[in-house]
Amino acid sequence: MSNNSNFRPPDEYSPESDRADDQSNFQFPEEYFTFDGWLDDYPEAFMSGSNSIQNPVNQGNYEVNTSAETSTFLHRPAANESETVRERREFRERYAFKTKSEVEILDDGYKWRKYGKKMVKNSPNPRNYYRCSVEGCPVKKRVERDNEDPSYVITTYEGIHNHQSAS
DNA sequence: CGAGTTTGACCAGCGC
DNA sequence: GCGCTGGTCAAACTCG
Repeated sequence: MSNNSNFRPPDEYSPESDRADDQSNFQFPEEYFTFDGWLDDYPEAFMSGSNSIQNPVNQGNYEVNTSAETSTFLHRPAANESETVRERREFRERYAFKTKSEVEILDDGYKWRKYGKKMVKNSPNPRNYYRCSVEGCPVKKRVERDNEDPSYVITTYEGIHNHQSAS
Protein backbone atom coordinates (compact mmCIF):
# COMPACT_ATOMS: atom_id res chain seq x y z
CA MET A 1 0.00 0.00 0.00
CA SER A 2 1.12 3.50 -0.72
CA ASN A 3 1.41 6.11 1.96
CA ASN A 4 2.19 8.85 -0.48
CA SER A 5 0.42 11.92 0.82
CA ASN A 6 0.55 13.64 -2.54
CA PHE A 7 -1.94 12.92 -5.19
CA ARG A 8 -0.62 10.51 -7.73
CA PRO A 9 -1.97 11.15 -11.20
CA PRO A 10 -4.08 8.49 -12.82
CA ASP A 11 -1.47 7.71 -15.39
CA GLU A 12 0.69 6.06 -12.79
CA TYR A 13 -0.51 2.79 -14.03
CA SER A 14 0.52 0.09 -16.38
CA PRO A 15 -1.85 -2.47 -17.80
CA GLU A 16 0.42 -5.20 -16.49
CA SER A 17 0.08 -3.99 -12.97
CA ASP A 18 -3.09 -2.83 -11.33
CA ARG A 19 -1.79 -2.69 -7.81
CA ALA A 20 -0.77 0.59 -6.22
CA ASP A 21 2.30 -0.90 -4.58
CA ASP A 22 3.50 -2.94 -7.51
CA GLN A 23 5.52 -0.65 -9.70
CA SER A 24 7.67 -3.36 -11.23
CA ASN A 25 6.09 -3.07 -14.63
CA PHE A 26 5.38 0.60 -14.41
CA GLN A 27 6.01 2.77 -17.43
CA PHE A 28 4.68 6.11 -18.44
CA PRO A 29 2.62 6.11 -21.59
CA GLU A 30 4.12 8.18 -24.34
CA GLU A 31 1.61 10.94 -23.86
CA TYR A 32 0.80 10.64 -20.27
CA PHE A 33 -0.70 13.79 -18.99
CA THR A 34 -3.28 16.27 -19.97
CA PHE A 35 -5.40 18.29 -17.70
CA ASP A 36 -8.34 20.53 -17.49
CA GLY A 37 -9.65 23.16 -15.30
CA TRP A 38 -8.65 26.45 -13.94
CA LEU A 39 -7.51 27.89 -17.15
CA ASP A 40 -7.61 31.30 -15.54
CA ASP A 41 -5.10 30.43 -12.89
CA TYR A 42 -2.76 27.91 -14.38
CA PRO A 43 -1.94 28.51 -18.00
CA GLU A 44 1.33 30.27 -17.29
CA ALA A 45 2.68 27.58 -15.09
CA PHE A 46 1.38 25.05 -17.51
CA MET A 47 2.89 26.64 -20.56
CA SER A 48 6.18 27.51 -18.92
CA GLY A 49 7.05 23.85 -18.77
CA SER A 50 7.28 23.52 -15.03
CA ASN A 51 7.13 19.94 -13.93
CA SER A 52 4.86 20.36 -11.01
CA ILE A 53 1.58 22.15 -10.56
CA GLN A 54 -0.32 22.57 -7.37
CA ASN A 55 -3.49 20.63 -7.56
CA PRO A 56 -6.34 22.91 -6.51
CA VAL A 57 -8.55 20.02 -5.71
CA ASN A 58 -6.61 18.47 -2.88
CA GLN A 59 -3.49 20.61 -2.52
CA GLY A 60 -1.25 17.81 -3.63
CA ASN A 61 1.21 18.21 -6.46
CA TYR A 62 0.81 16.65 -9.82
CA GLU A 63 3.93 15.65 -11.60
CA VAL A 64 3.07 16.68 -15.10
CA ASN A 65 4.46 16.53 -18.54
CA THR A 66 3.94 20.09 -19.56
CA SER A 67 5.39 20.04 -23.03
CA ALA A 68 3.11 21.78 -25.46
CA GLU A 69 2.99 18.77 -27.75
CA THR A 70 1.58 16.40 -25.22
CA SER A 71 -0.57 18.60 -23.07
CA THR A 72 -4.00 19.88 -23.82
CA PHE A 73 -6.73 21.46 -21.81
CA LEU A 74 -10.04 19.77 -21.69
CA HIS A 75 -13.38 21.41 -21.23
CA ARG A 76 -12.42 25.01 -21.19
CA PRO A 77 -14.57 26.75 -18.59
CA ALA A 78 -17.32 29.03 -19.69
CA ALA A 79 -15.96 32.52 -19.31
CA ASN A 80 -19.15 34.46 -19.67
CA GLU A 81 -20.22 37.25 -17.38
CA SER A 82 -23.41 35.53 -16.40
CA GLU A 83 -21.52 32.77 -14.66
CA THR A 84 -22.74 32.66 -11.11
CA VAL A 85 -20.60 32.34 -8.01
CA ARG A 86 -22.03 28.92 -7.47
CA GLU A 87 -21.23 27.84 -11.00
CA ARG A 88 -17.73 29.13 -10.63
CA ARG A 89 -17.22 27.29 -7.38
CA GLU A 90 -18.59 24.12 -8.88
CA PHE A 91 -16.21 24.43 -11.70
CA ARG A 92 -13.22 25.02 -9.46
CA GLU A 93 -13.91 21.83 -7.62
CA ARG A 94 -14.06 19.86 -10.80
CA TYR A 95 -10.97 18.73 -12.58
CA ALA A 96 -10.58 16.54 -15.62
CA PHE A 97 -7.72 14.56 -17.08
CA LYS A 98 -7.29 12.79 -20.33
CA THR A 99 -5.02 9.78 -20.10
CA LYS A 100 -3.90 7.33 -22.73
CA SER A 101 -4.80 3.97 -21.33
CA GLU A 102 -6.19 0.65 -22.40
CA VAL A 103 -8.09 0.26 -19.18
CA GLU A 104 -10.41 2.57 -17.33
CA ILE A 105 -9.56 1.58 -13.81
CA LEU A 106 -6.69 3.94 -13.15
CA ASP A 107 -4.92 3.83 -9.84
CA ASP A 108 -4.72 7.36 -8.46
CA GLY A 109 -3.94 6.48 -4.87
CA TYR A 110 -7.51 6.58 -3.65
CA LYS A 111 -10.02 3.85 -3.24
CA TRP A 112 -13.23 4.23 -5.20
CA ARG A 113 -16.61 2.61 -5.14
CA LYS A 114 -18.61 2.50 -8.32
CA TYR A 115 -22.18 3.68 -7.96
CA GLY A 116 -23.48 4.15 -11.45
CA LYS A 117 -23.04 3.74 -15.15
CA LYS A 118 -24.78 5.64 -17.89
CA MET A 119 -24.78 5.93 -21.62
CA VAL A 120 -24.35 9.56 -22.54
CA LYS A 121 -25.60 11.37 -25.57
CA ASN A 122 -23.25 11.75 -28.53
CA SER A 123 -20.93 9.06 -27.34
CA PRO A 124 -20.91 5.32 -27.93
CA ASN A 125 -19.10 4.85 -24.65
CA PRO A 126 -20.69 4.60 -21.23
CA ARG A 127 -19.77 6.93 -18.39
CA ASN A 128 -18.95 5.39 -15.05
CA TYR A 129 -19.54 7.06 -11.71
CA TYR A 130 -17.35 6.52 -8.68
CA ARG A 131 -17.36 7.81 -5.13
CA CYS A 132 -14.38 7.92 -2.78
CA SER A 133 -14.90 4.96 -0.49
CA VAL A 134 -13.59 6.75 2.60
CA GLU A 135 -16.55 7.39 4.85
CA GLY A 136 -17.68 10.98 4.82
CA CYS A 137 -15.43 11.96 1.93
CA PRO A 138 -17.47 13.87 -0.64
CA VAL A 139 -15.21 13.30 -3.64
CA LYS A 140 -16.61 11.76 -6.78
CA LYS A 141 -15.19 11.00 -10.16
CA ARG A 142 -16.51 10.20 -13.59
CA VAL A 143 -14.67 8.01 -16.03
CA GLU A 144 -15.37 7.69 -19.72
CA ARG A 145 -13.57 7.00 -22.95
CA ASP A 146 -12.78 9.87 -25.24
CA ASN A 147 -15.37 10.02 -27.94
CA GLU A 148 -12.82 11.24 -30.49
CA ASP A 149 -10.05 8.85 -29.64
CA PRO A 150 -11.08 5.77 -27.65
CA SER A 151 -7.49 5.09 -26.70
CA TYR A 152 -7.87 7.91 -24.18
CA VAL A 153 -9.71 7.82 -20.91
CA ILE A 154 -11.19 11.00 -19.49
CA THR A 155 -11.35 11.15 -15.72
CA THR A 156 -13.20 13.98 -14.04
CA TYR A 157 -12.67 14.55 -10.34
CA GLU A 158 -15.14 16.55 -8.31
CA GLY A 159 -14.74 17.74 -4.75
CA ILE A 160 -11.96 17.90 -2.21
CA HIS A 161 -10.73 14.91 -0.26
CA ASN A 162 -11.11 15.44 3.47
CA HIS A 163 -8.38 12.92 4.23
CA GLN A 164 -5.02 11.79 2.94
CA SER A 165 -4.63 9.22 0.24
CA ALA A 166 -6.27 6.03 1.30
CA SER A 167 -5.85 2.33 0.58
C1' DC B 1 -20.25 -12.99 5.01
C1' DG B 2 -18.81 -8.43 3.82
C1' DA B 3 -17.47 -5.31 0.36
C1' DG B 4 -17.88 -3.89 -4.12
C1' DT B 5 -20.40 -4.06 -8.73
C1' DT B 6 -24.28 -4.25 -11.81
C1' DT B 7 -28.34 -2.46 -13.55
C1' DG B 8 -32.92 -0.65 -14.05
C1' DA B 9 -35.59 2.68 -11.70
C1' DC B 10 -35.97 7.01 -9.97
C1' DC B 11 -35.20 12.00 -9.65
C1' DA B 12 -34.01 16.80 -10.70
C1' DG B 13 -32.81 20.41 -13.85
C1' DC B 14 -33.42 22.45 -18.11
C1' DG B 15 -35.25 23.79 -22.62
C1' DC B 16 -39.18 23.88 -25.29
C1' DG C 1 -46.49 20.85 -18.08
C1' DC C 2 -43.63 17.40 -20.68
C1' DG C 3 -39.88 14.97 -22.29
C1' DC C 4 -35.01 14.53 -22.52
C1' DT C 5 -30.69 13.98 -20.23
C1' DG C 6 -27.35 13.23 -16.72
C1' DG C 7 -26.70 11.85 -12.05
C1' DT C 8 -27.91 8.81 -8.09
C1' DC C 9 -30.20 5.07 -5.55
C1' DA C 10 -30.64 0.56 -4.10
C1' DA C 11 -31.78 -4.33 -4.56
C1' DA C 12 -29.79 -8.15 -6.48
C1' DC C 13 -25.83 -10.12 -7.56
C1' DT C 14 -20.74 -11.47 -7.62
C1' DC C 15 -16.44 -12.35 -5.74
C1' DG C 16 -12.80 -13.16 -2.42
